[in-house]
Amino acid sequence: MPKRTMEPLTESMLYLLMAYRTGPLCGIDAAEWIARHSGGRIRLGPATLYTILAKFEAEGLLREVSVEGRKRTYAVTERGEEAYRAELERLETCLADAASAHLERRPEDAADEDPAPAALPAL
Amino acid sequence: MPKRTMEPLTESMLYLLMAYRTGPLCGIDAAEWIARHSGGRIRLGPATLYTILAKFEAEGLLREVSVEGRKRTYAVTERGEEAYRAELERLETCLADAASAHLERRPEDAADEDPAPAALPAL
DNA sequence: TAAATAATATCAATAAACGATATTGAGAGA
DNA sequence: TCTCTCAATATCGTTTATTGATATTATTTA
Repeated sequence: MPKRTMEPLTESMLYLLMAYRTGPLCGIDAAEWIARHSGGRIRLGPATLYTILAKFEAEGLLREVSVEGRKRTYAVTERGEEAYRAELERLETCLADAASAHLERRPEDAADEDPAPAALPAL
Repeated sequence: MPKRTMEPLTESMLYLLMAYRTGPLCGIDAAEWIARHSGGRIRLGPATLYTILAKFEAEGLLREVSVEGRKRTYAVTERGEEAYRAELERLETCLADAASAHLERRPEDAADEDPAPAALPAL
């Protein structure tokens, strides 16, 4: 049984796996995919991008499938799929915990910076 | 208009805000709340705990509401609520992006470490 | 006053993130 | 073949975060 996949991925790492799940890509194309599919919210500079790619290949989450000149194309491995699914599950768990915590809220205890006007009690 | 709240919170930070939303707490009690409500998945050691509390107070996400001897009790501020909501939104956005990315998957491109048996095509 | 306890604070070592910059390989044009 | 340019990748160096281990401090108990 392979070593358990390391868990809290960074947002950049999650989106990289997400990109590679659509098919083999080189680094640049993956970064472009991410920018498009995150509404421009997430932009990976070269340092972040290639650092993570190297890490992912070393950990077996991605696998190099071709080299044409300088251009290296990677594809997600089964371990990469697992790591991706595990991360999505983690996010879902966080949201579920948040939802259940919401039920036991005691809003009267909220401490506001300026306790003065308190017109509308915020949502 | 106050400076925009910094965005990707760590998991520990998110759960801390979650804990404080239930009412004022001292650090230790917050850490216990988190261990209980995460099914033991998340345990904050003292370094993590107090480092984040200090950061949150400095940033105005928490506010000290009482000191009894060594024991300091904090409560979440309106900015803390905002940061919490923003983080939940971010998680939801990630999951939504993942879901929409799923639709454009090309599964035939997946690169398996050992391309041999390929019995059940994993989910 | 001293020992024990509970809570908080700090150290130090490791790792992550990322802007800026450098390197490399392929092709184009002379 | 030489060099120019471009696209893609690689690395440097700084800053920031994370965390186990340990130290400090206020209160309580004996």
